[in-house]
Amino acid sequence: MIRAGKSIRATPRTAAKAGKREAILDSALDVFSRYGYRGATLDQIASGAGMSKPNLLYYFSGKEEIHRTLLTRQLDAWLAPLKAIDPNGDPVAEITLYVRRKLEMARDYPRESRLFANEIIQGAPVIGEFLGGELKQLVDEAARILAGWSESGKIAPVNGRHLIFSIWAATQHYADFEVQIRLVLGSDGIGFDDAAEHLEFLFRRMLEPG
Amino acid sequence: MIRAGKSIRATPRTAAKAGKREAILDSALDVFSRYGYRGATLDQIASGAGMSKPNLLYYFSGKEEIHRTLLTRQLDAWLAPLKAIDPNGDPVAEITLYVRRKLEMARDYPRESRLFANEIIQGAPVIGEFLGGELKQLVDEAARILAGWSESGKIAPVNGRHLIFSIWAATQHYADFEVQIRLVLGSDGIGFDDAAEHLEFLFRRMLEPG
DNA sequence: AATAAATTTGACCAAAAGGTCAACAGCAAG
DNA sequence: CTTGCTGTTGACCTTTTGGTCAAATTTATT
Repeated sequence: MIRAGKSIRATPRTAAKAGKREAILDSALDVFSRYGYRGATLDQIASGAGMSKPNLLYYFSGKEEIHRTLLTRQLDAWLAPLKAIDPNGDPVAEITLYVRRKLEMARDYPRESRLFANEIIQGAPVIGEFLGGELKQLVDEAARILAGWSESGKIAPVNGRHLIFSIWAATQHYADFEVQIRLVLGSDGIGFDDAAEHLEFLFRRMLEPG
Repeated sequence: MIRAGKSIRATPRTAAKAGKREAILDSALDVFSRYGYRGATLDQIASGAGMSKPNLLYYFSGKEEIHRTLLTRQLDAWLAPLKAIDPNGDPVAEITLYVRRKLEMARDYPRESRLFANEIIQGAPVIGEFLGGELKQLVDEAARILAGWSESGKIAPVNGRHLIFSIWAATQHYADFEVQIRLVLGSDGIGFDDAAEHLEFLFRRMLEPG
């Protein structure tokens, strides 16, 4: 028999290798999302991934590659909810669904949210091109849909772009400022159900025509 | 004549000294707000303040003191708008005024906003006590006022704490994510007038009773 | 078992960073 | 002018940090 396993599926070796890369990326997400690019150290990332620094550098060429990998591979997931807005759906339902999806992302992927927050606060050196390109086009398109709904009286007259900003802000806030919210609420959890209810009420009331 | 100038007002010397401290803090605000505590370097701060690092350390005992000074001396200013909410004023007017004040702070003090954002994302190691203490009490008090207005039907039934979070999020977003907004809008400015109009509309519609 | 390939790490290096110190410059009072 | 205090910095020290490398260890393959 001639090297069956190799070409048909990943060998245990390559599977393990991919697993190690994932472990590194997971640890790096912890560190970068908290301390930002400059504030993160390879030793900290390696330690979190349970390996030595040279070993980490066997899987990635350097600090920058890890950071870039984390940011770029999350971009599509970040756009998905915006792309999912259906121009033919019920306007208020589409928008409140978008809000809910974004809030769920803040709840389920808070570290990714903070990674982006750090990147943008720092001036978006890595994803700046993406923000001014692909993201801008998507927002333009969404704003056009919103304007259409607005003009046909299906929703209140709103500034589409600023509405999108408000949705981003209100939802991501629960991830980026998680610590503050915990401390201000004085409870262990964040109360995502309360937040969801509140945000749905907020944006529904805003959008209802008339 | 015996040492008239000294006790009556600051001498030129001490005035100059205070000026240098301000120059350092201003430069430090640039650097800390962008790169976070760990990512900031004393050389960068000193260079931005137009002096050498040892000279900087003549005015401050170290990196931490500069950072702590920046954070703590901004706390009062940060609370002022929340304190200014008048329980006896017109509810919707009071809240929209609060929104406007917060947005003006984001416009006029974006670096301070980003400094706080960095501090909180990083886990609030410096101002954590303040957030769970003084700020929590103020939010509790404001939430009580909102609940009162809500129960007496002067505004729609809202979750006071989450409403406050939404206002913080929506306004500070224009400071913290300034770069992203610029890139997505594709213009040089942020359109604070549009933002103000949008936010006033958003929160007014939400709050109107009935 | 022997060999080869992949993986792991201790030791090391150069640069960066926080901080110290002795010496030097500026300046006001006697 | 000189004395003394304030302000300033070049040189230096120590630790941290990103990254390299050769040697060692583990894991397949024959």
